Amino acid sequence: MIGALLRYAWQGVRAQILDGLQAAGFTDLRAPHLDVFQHPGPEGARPGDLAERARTTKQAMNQLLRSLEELGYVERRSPSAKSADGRARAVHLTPRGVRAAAAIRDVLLEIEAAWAARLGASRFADIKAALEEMRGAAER
Amino acid sequence: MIGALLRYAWQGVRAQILDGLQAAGFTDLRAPHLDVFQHPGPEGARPGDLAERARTTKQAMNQLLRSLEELGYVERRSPSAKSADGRARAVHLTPRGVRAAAAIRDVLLEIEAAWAARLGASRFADIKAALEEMRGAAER
DNA sequence: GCTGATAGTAAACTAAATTTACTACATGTC
DNA sequence: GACATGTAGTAAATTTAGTTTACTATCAGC
Repeated sequence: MIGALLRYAWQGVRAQILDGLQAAGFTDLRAPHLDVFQHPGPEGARPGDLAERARTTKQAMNQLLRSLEELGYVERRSPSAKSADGRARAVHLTPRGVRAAAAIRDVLLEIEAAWAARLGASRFADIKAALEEMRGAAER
Repeated sequence: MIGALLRYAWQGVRAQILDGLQAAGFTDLRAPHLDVFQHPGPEGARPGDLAERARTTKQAMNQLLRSLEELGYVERRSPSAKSADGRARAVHLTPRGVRAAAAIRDVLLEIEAAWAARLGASRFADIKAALEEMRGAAER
């Protein structure tokens, strides 16, 4: 069943990311925080957009951002005077946040390498293309 | 990035399962409950094994089972006299639980059909084989 | 029949998501 | 330019979920 396979694969990836963060010293990050670091990361994005990206509510995202702000990973800046929308507060990564994002990227690159080594580059590329195609189809 | 693709795909599958359950009238089931119905389902299994399958703790699984028991989806039976282990209480689906499991299976079959239609049978089969291979590799 | 380990359970606590509700700003209408 | 309506962001209160801690019953080895 494709459901079980996708579940297993994703849970494995998530567990590896969390382990990698732990190993790199980011011991205060927990699973829900990963929603914020989701590609392409929160830098410059608005809370509402991050919420949509993570398929959660603005309120839940707001709590995550507050938590990450207290832990020193992100900050929310008031809209600049020349900004188009005076309501929009952009999220920015702190230096610590940038390092955490890099640690996540490192783990993902390792995982990609492991899959490519195991499946072969072309087969791996085909899987990614297929998943991408299904994502496109889902968004219609 | 394979991480983002797997996350997106799995979250989509999970959302479709929950929608399908809602539509079929199982409105009291929530996302965590799906861990229990995970392939091959809880019928006859022991709580500890279900916990391991869902990669969670025995305690968390116990709470899920209690919740599902209160909602009338499963029941936990005392070990029979002839059972090998007097500590082991097996989980069993009620008729309602069986119907819910069938509803989940229906959604999954629909999803499989949609993927196969979109990607072609052989390409879809190849993806499943690859994911299966990675699962095998992860369990070493 | 002790001893240490395992299966199951649950209360208490902590973490996370949802519901509800509010403020500030934006946009369109008259 | 005043007013109505909608949107972005925020947060308290509540509900839901998971972890920590701790207990009982059974088992397996000696």
